[in-house]
Amino acid sequence: MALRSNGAVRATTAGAPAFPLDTILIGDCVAQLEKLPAASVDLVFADPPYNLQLRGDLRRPDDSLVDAVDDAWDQFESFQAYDAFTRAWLLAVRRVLKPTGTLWVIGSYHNIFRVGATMQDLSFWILNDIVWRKSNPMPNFRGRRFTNAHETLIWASKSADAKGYTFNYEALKAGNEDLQPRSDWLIPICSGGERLKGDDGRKIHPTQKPEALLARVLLAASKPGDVVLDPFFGSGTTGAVAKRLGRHFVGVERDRDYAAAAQARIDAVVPLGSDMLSPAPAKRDAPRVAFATVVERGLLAPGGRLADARRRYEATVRADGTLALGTVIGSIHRIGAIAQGAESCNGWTFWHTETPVGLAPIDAFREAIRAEA
Amino acid sequence: MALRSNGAVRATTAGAPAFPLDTILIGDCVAQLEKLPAASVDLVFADPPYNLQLRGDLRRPDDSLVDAVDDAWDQFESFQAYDAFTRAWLLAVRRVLKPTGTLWVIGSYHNIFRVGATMQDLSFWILNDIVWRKSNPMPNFRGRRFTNAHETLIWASKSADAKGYTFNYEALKAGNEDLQPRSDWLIPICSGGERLKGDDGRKIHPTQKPEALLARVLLAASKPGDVVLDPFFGSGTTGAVAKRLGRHFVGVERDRDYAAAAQARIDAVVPLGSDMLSPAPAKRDAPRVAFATVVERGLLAPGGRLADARRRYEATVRADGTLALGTVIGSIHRIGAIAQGAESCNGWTFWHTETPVGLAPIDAFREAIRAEA
DNA sequence: AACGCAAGTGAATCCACGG
DNA sequence: CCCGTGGATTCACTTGCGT
Repeated sequence: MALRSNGAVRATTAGAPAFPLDTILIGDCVAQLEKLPAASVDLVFADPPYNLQLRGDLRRPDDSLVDAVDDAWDQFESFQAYDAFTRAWLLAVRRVLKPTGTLWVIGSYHNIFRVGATMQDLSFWILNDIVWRKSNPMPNFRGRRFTNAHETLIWASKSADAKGYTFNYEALKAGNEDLQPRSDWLIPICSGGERLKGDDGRKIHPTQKPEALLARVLLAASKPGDVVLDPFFGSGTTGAVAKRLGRHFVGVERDRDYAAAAQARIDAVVPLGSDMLSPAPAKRDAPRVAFATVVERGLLAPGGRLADARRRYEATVRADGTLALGTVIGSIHRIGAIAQGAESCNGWTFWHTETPVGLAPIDAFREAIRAEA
Repeated sequence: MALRSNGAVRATTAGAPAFPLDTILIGDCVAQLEKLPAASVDLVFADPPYNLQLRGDLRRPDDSLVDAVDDAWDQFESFQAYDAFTRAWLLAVRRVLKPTGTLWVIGSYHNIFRVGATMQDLSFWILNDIVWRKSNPMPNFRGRRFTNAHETLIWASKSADAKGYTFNYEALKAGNEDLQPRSDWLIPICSGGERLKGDDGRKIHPTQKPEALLARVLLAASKPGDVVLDPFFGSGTTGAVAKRLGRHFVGVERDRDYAAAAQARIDAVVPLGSDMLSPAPAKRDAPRVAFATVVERGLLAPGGRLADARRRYEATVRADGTLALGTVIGSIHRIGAIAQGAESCNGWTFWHTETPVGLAPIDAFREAIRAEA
């Protein structure tokens, strides 16, 4: 049943099933997990179907068609059907997880609330919810919602009493400029050379996760030599990262094409030396500050007047973070451009506010907000 | 039952309950909401009890006691009890919400998954989940988890088919460096002078939300004059921000002390002028102009030729305001789509007319007609 | 070679009004 | 209520081609 074994099979007590280390098991995850011994896995990373309920197609403003996730494996008849599916795989995971093991699940608002509630119902104990902030999400094309710029991970132990789970706090803190690791992570989506593509140049899997995300999960909550299980293996990101970081993996995948691509990918991975297995320092976020934030924080009051350095133009601050120049309303940049009759303008340096010592550029407020972030 | 009315009571048809505008209703939220007329509220902001399951006291490294949320109102016997509670208030909210209204709920990982799943069960339609990233969260003292640096908001309409909800996309974009607004918001927690404190200097409410958070919610999803309901009014942040931003509020609060503090707080709020609140103009709200009008006014003559910006296609203006592309006749949009082989097309920006200084989009004619109207 | 511009793309529950 | 249609709507990043 295993697609291929990298060799190692963990010795177990007589009669117990052998453990298929570093192997992709082909088939339904519940059925495959039943073949594994109980309490044998240190960490589970699960990326289940999201049950996206898309209606009709979506086009970009340039009329090109968005390649949606419309695969059969993501279709469920109802919430009830999805909940039953969720419950089944969570129970199977629960059995194979060690008492000290933890479970990670990733999802979006389409499914994560149902998954989280079911986890609680099955007495998993949530340790954190983690937000994966995407630095480069797909935009919202119709301007009718907020850009969906994040996904959610839930990190849980088997029960409220489960102690002794792995959390590499010191290493994470050292890798985060000596600041405590937070529940919000900024990581780009998987693209470029990391994205698996077929001979036709098309993506192999519609929802391949970035290796940086899995690396942070494994570095945070597992140790070298640990066994990491991924019941929805897909393109094998979990396996690739586990191998690179000196962890063992077991993957379960229903689709033979996905599994084959994952195996080839993992075969090409070169494990890091044990001396290298420390978390990489995170790139510090470049904070972009919105003018609306300046107003929100009360640094400038709605109704306040702004002027350019030579007091030739004046504009009024509005509650939503736009400016009004006469009857024209727009961003600080747009209004600055219109005032001067210019093509563009940097509103942060163009607009000034009155202070006891004369006009000061509003950029000072931006600096203040950046300093605290 | 109302603690105090600010005066306004909306006149309703005979027999229908009067609407208690800008008032705090004292009592259980389900019972109080039943007294409101159906479909009368534009936006609901709900900050329900989080059902925190704290086990024993939490102490800082210096052994000082963390003032945790352990109030009686936050204790539920079981998930089932919490779910029943959630279902009850969500149903009450559903009844008073207008078909075009939307619901916001805030929570943490302790309760948000249960609330979100129940919302879906009651056929609320999730529009976004929003992450409130705290710039200054309470640190994690034990170093056994990630610092809990965010809370989650769910934004939902009454049903999948509910259209016409308010989303002030253009204003949000203008206030955000001309970039579309994202699902992750960075806002500090409520502290300093904004935090309500009693005579003893202790905080009045354990989970007072920052006004900046409510401001962003109301500016995003409501209009001046809208009715905003908060069924768990607490310290009255929703009411204070609603009053400042020219929205009406209704609050329901069970605790008389909270309600009294909220009322005093709201009384001190000075509303902003309407010129700082008027909705930023959106293109989709601009009056429609028929292309036939352009021809009628003689801005373009029948028989005149139009071309796209790169002069790949050409069409002829007809007297009735249609275009002809060879033998095909249709609207400027339809013909533009056909010319390109596209699914759809905005003819106003696609088609151009010859001028002494080169091609100019026919949208200029539309703007001219709008300007004179 | 370096640079610039065009084209492509990503887990998406993505329109409103009038007849 | 369904259907037709006007017409509004995108950000960060990668790849590839042409200069």
